[in-house]
Parts: sequence; structure tokens; C-alpha cells
Amino acid sequence: MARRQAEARTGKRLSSGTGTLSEVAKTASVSEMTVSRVLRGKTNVSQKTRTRVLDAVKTLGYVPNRLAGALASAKSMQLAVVIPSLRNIVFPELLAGVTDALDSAGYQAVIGVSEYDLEREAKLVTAMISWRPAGIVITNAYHHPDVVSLLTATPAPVVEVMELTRNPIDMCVGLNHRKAGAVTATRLLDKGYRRFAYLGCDLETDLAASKRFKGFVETVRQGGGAMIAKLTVDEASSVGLGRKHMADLLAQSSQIEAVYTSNDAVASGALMYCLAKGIAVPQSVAIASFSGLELGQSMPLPLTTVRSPRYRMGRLSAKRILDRLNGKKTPRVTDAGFEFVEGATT
Amino acid sequence: MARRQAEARTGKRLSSGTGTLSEVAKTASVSEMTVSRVLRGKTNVSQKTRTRVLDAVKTLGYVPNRLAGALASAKSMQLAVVIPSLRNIVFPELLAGVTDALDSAGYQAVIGVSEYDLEREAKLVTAMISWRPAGIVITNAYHHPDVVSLLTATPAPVVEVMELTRNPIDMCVGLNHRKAGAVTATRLLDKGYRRFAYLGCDLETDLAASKRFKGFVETVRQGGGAMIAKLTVDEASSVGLGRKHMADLLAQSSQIEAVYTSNDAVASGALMYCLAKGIAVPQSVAIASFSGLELGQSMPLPLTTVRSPRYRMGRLSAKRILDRLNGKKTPRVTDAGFEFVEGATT
DNA sequence: ATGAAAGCGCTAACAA
DNA sequence: TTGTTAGCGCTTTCAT
Repeated sequence: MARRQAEARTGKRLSSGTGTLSEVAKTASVSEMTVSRVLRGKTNVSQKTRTRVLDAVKTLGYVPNRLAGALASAKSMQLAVVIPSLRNIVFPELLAGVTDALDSAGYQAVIGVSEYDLEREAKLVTAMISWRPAGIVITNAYHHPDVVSLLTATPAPVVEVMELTRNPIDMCVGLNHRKAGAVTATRLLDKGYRRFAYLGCDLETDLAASKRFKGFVETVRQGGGAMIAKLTVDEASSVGLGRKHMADLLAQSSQIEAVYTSNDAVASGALMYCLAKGIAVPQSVAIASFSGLELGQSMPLPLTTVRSPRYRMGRLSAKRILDRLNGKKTPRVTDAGFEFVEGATT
Repeated sequence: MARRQAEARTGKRLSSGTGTLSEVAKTASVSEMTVSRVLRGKTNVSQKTRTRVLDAVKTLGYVPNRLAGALASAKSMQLAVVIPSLRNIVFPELLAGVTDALDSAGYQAVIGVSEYDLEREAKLVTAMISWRPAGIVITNAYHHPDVVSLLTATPAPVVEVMELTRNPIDMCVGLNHRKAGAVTATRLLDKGYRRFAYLGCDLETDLAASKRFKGFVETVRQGGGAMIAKLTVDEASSVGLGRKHMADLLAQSSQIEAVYTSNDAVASGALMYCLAKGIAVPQSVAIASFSGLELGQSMPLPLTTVRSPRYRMGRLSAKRILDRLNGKKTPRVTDAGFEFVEGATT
């Protein structure tokens, strides 16, 4: 048996190991169309033949070939999802929302990871489109010009997710990152903080973080505060980033009252640094952030942060696409909102 | 323009928005076969015609239809990946290894999430096989009988990843979890700990964790130690789980010297609880774990743990499948190993 | 180096 | 309710 397998799995055939519609048709003594109808749950088939067909399917262990189905009907059941990274838990969480929504509708997610590289994203989008997906979910709102043309030309519904844009290629589901930064600044100013610092990843790469930063800085200035230190590191946001670089940031000025970070991972690392060094938070230095990760809320001091609805945005994105495919009217822009979370670090 | 889009994106056609091979052929005044050859990088085409074809492709913005290609050639460029969850960062990390390996070879990953549910996994595997993937990567080594038949029958290479089995359906890439538990116990015993407790998720659900637990308990017994407390919670492992339930575990006995947890997420939560409550780690209670997450190593006290090579296992799994597809000989069983990490929590 | 014919496995559209 | 015909867009195979 093992030998048969080894021979069969040469990759030379992927016929199926499951036979074809026509074999099922022969076994059940009906036409291929009838089998097709039964398998797709069409109602105009008598109960008798239906049972006969289903029996044949079962005895043959037949699994339909969706490649052929999609080609013939020009309707795929695959949804392309493009995300920048799998290392940052927010994207898997987004993906979880997408897959949950698709699951009940019988769709599959095909994923592509751009690693925050626009060129790579462009290649990826081409590759995805070559599978003629029923829809496309792509993270963020800034893309390679080729991606914009491709996505504009494709007949499939497209959702840009995470950031809010007034001018999406097709649809968009996201939140206003600038506003999230601004809200955070307002809360900190209200608490009396005036001298701020920023710690995070490279802002050219993470455009959403950059928007939050801008909103934060603007509001700080308007509120009479000042940014007196800033440290960005050319690597992806992570707990390790915060843990390793908080010292350097604090060394930039002894007057820092509060640190705003690119996200909860960095903030958690920064907080761990303070805990390890015995630096009093928030008395010596306050920390505020963005994401609302479970991690941040499990810290000895729960983080002050802004919770973004990743899972919900994923679900919503998939829903928008499914709705469109079902001919429903869909809004171009969906503001998924966010929620300020008052923790113990400010 | 926006209107045209809205009309086009009804989901009624997914023809392409990009034309077909035959249109390219007409534009370049060659046969479809020639275009096909150029696009697949076959060498037996003159430089002149090649350029002409490529020009036509560019001006038309043509993107090949891989559904049709895969159907005609019986060769898909999609790899199915089935994982239990996206919430636990180890699976996205595994996935990252897979997508990185696929990327350079031009393959795409189609993912399915079973949510630790064998029934759901069975449905998922059927759905995936209906796309006739070039290969299948599936997490863990225990499956629904239907899954076993399906995977045994499919001509595509199959890799079971994470756990080590001597009898994989086709191939397997993983580590010996029982041994990982045993090694951890040995180290703790060597350090003089004798009274142990366990904190983690439901062991019926997470079979790998269960194997580690068994290895741990066996070794503890053999080494003259004892398990004097155990708390398992019927929810997925998470930082929150450890954070919330560490108190209850410690309440079970005042004599607990060391706590072994289902993984680093739980351990991190447990450690945070101790930090928040001022419980001295490891003096009052030691903590040891499994995973080797960046998070655990960024804690104020780095965790004592066992690092599993998630990313590498992902890469290796994809590599095994690609090798098989290229006709290379591949080992049935690949032990990816693990590494004990001496932290500051023991 | 290039092309023509046939067909992959399925479904739409029409007929009976 | 069931079947027939004609493709979907591509690649294989076999010519030339």
C-alpha cells in the first residue's frame, strides 16, 4: 500500500484519486448534468435519483473538481487575501475574521504575504488574480501603481482593509488611524502630560502607524505639549523591539513624561523593560499605545491603548464581498471604529 | 468610471478583466500555443516572436487564467495548508515558513482553519482537495478517519507537521513532544525541584500539549518528584488563561515548587500574575514551558522553555512537497528537533 | 520554431 | 424532471 502511494504521489497526476463526474453518472445511470445538479444542491431533481447519485458519490469516494467547476461557471469560491505579515498577530486575527465569514459560505481564503514590500505585493496580486478569485481583500490603502490598475480592472469585488480612505479602489473597511493617534494624545494631555516621546518601527514602512503618529503629534502641539524624543527602528514592530530600545529612547532625554508607541507589541516590550529595571510606570514614565492586544491587557499593568477591531474588520471585509457577489448593495466606505482603553500605564 | 466598476463587479462574471490567450495570440499574430509557450518560459520560441508576444501581453494587460491552466495540465500551483487556529502565534509562524518556501517557487498557499475540531477539519480537507492542490500540509498527526482516507487516496504529497509520528499518512515533519516534556522535567529535577503543578488548556483538544504533559509526568515520577496540582481550562491557550488561572492553581496547594504550562503564552500570563502579585519567581515558584516565543524571552524574567522550530518546520514541509513534485526522493519522517532554553524563571 | 486538433472536468443554456 | 450540446481557457500531443 505504502508503495502504491509513493508511486502515485510523483506529482505527475493530480487527476483526483477520486474519479470524475462522468464516472459517477455512469455508476448512477444518469447524465452528468443530473449529478452536477445534485452536487450543487439544485432542487429540480427527484428524490429517487438524488439518492442514487449520492450513493454513487459515496461508494466512489468522489470529490468534485472545483477547478473545472470554476472555469465552466466563471465563478470561483476562492477569496484572495493579501496581508503584510504573519508575524504581527493583528494580521492573523484579521485573517481569522475573514476565514470565519467565508467558512459558512463555503469559500476558501488564498493568502499572500507581502512582507511590507510594495513590489512583492504587486507580484502577489498578479498571482492571485491569475486564480480568478471571487473577491480580493488587501491590507492598507497605499499600493504600487500596477496593483491599483490590476485591482481597478478586475471584475471581482475588492476590499482595502485596516485604514480608512475616502477613495477606495472599490470598497474599504477600516478605521481612522490619525484620529486614533489624536484621541490618545488628547487623553494624555488631559491627564497633565506635556513632554512626549515616540518609540516604534520605521514609519515609512508602516503607513498606518505613521498616520497615528501624525495625529498624535498634531494634537500634542495644539494642546501645548511637545515631542522631545523619538526613536524608530528599521525592523518590524515586536515586543523585542520595545524591550531592547526603550533604554535608548529614555536616554535621549531625562524629561520624558510619556511614551507613545507604534503598537501594543512595542509598548509591552517597553513596559517589560521598565518592570525589569524598576522604573515606575506611570509615575516616572507613562506608556500609551495602539492595538488592544490580549497581551497588553494581561500585563502586570494593563496598557493604556486603543483597541482596533481586527477580527471584526476581517469579517466585515468578507461580508462586503459576499454581499456584492449576492447582488446586494454595499457601502464603499465602512468605518469600523476604535475604542480607547484606559489602562494603568498612564 | 466608478460606475462602470460597480456594474462590472456584480460577481456575475469573473472572466478576467484581462482577456484570454487567444486575444493575445491574435494581437501578436501567432498561435495560442506560441503564447502559451512564451508565458511558461519554454525555450523553443524565437527571440523575435517572444518579444512580440510579451508586448501584446503588456498592452492588453493580460493575466493568465491558472484555473484553466491547472485543469488542462492537471498541475496546480496551490498548496493546501490546514491549521487548527490563527490565534496562537505558532501557527502563523508555521504558515510564514510555508509561504516563504512557496513564494520563490511560484506557489500559493490556500489555508483552512479547523478550530481544533476534527469534524470541521474533515470538511475542510474535502474542500481543499476539491481544488486539486499540488500538495497538502496538515497540522498534527491525529485526524478524522475520513481525513485519513482522503489523504491516503489523494495523489498529492501530504505532510503532517508539528508532531512526530512513525507512521505518517505520507510524510511528516515535526518534533517529539513527549521528549520535550521529559527534557524539561529532567532539568527541573536536576535543579532540585520535586513538587510540580501543571497549568494549561484542555489536554483532550491540544494533543501535542498532552504528549508533552505525559513526558513530563513520567519523568517527574521516575525522578522521585510528584505532581501535586493540575489545572486545565477548556479554552485555547493564551496569555490571558495563564494570567487568570495561576491564582487558582497556586491555591490548590501551598507546596508547589514549579509550574509546567502547556505553552509560553500560558507561562507568560502566569509569570505576569506573579509579577503583579509580588510572588518571587523562581524562589517561591518556578515556571517552565514550551514554545520559545519571542514574547517569553522578552519578559522581565526570560522564560525557561523549549523552543520549537515553527518557521523551520513550515519551510521544511513545503520543501518536502516541492521536492516530491520535482521527482526527488524524500524522507517519510523528518525530526525537526527542539532546543531547551534556560531562562530565569527556574 | 510554430501550429492544429483534441480534451482537461465541469456547467450554462436550451431541448425534450 | 432529465438530457444534449457547446463551450470555459488553457495545455498536451502530434504534425509540419
